[in-house]
Amino acid sequence: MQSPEELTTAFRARGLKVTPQRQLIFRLLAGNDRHPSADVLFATASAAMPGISLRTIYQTLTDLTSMGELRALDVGAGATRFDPNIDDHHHVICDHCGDVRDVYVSGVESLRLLSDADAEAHGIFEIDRTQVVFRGTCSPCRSTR
Amino acid sequence: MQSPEELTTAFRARGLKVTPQRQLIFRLLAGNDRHPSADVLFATASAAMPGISLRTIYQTLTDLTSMGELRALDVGAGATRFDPNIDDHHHVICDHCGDVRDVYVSGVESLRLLSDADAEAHGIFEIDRTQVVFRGTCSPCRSTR
DNA sequence: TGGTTATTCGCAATCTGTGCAGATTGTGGC
DNA sequence: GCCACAATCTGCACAGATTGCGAATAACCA
Repeated sequence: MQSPEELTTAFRARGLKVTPQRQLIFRLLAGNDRHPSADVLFATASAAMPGISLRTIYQTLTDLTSMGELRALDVGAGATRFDPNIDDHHHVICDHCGDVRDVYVSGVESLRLLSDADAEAHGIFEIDRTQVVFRGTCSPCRSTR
Repeated sequence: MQSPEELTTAFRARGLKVTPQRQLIFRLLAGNDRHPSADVLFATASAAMPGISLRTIYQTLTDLTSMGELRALDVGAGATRFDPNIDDHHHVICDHCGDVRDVYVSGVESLRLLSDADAEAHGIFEIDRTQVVFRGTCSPCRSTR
């Protein structure tokens, strides 16, 4: 995701307005590697700006995502998580607490499809990107069991 | 997933009953590579057995999943998809229509984490499995645009 | 400064999935 | 084949996440 300042420019360039609510959300997301969900963001945003609406959070997250500034992440735990890191990276997810960490992985280009059916699928589909998800248990969750 | 006959035995062995509803769901899933969601399954099941409850579909899918006979798949499109293929395989997903295809991939063991932070994450997490998801657009969706 | 137009906000509605309870039905033993 | 008991089925209410809508508000450009 670009910096709050750059986003301000980018929004105006698209005819979108830069409101205090949006600026706050920009700031809360900048450099955030916690992969927050809409309601976590709502909670922290509410602390700084009481009265801000959850609807506005969703709206802005959707806008940022469709502008390619955010990546929506479905970790299979109810709420969608948002990732301001749009580098080519992957994720490690704790199946117990839902913690998500960014990881950079080598060897992704070397992945090969095996069967004929796979080759066919590869031909039928136009692949945009490859996501790798490592699932497991984080240390804190392991110790509390 | 095991065959409907094997599942019948497996259920009884666990003290679970084999009802007509369950048998129907076993049959609808056996060899099914469409990765159906609960409500798609409900629709097809209803055709064969009018009056069957969506609740029963969910119940049985949950049971099969916790028995390890099904894999729950979150493709980021609202509903959970269920995969009776429990081999070590991966998926190609069409971002437009949500179509999911199974693919067998080589090179997964060769994936390496790059940065220090990644190595740390690897150390902190106990990784159970690695999922690879290829996202893109299927041929039908490409032609209708 | 003023007008136009995007935003915000709150609420209702949708969608997916689960909890509950009463009626029903498999199953194993006789 | 029949019984008793526990597991199931079903319908409904409910919870959580997200979106649609419309009136009031506020940003932005001239």
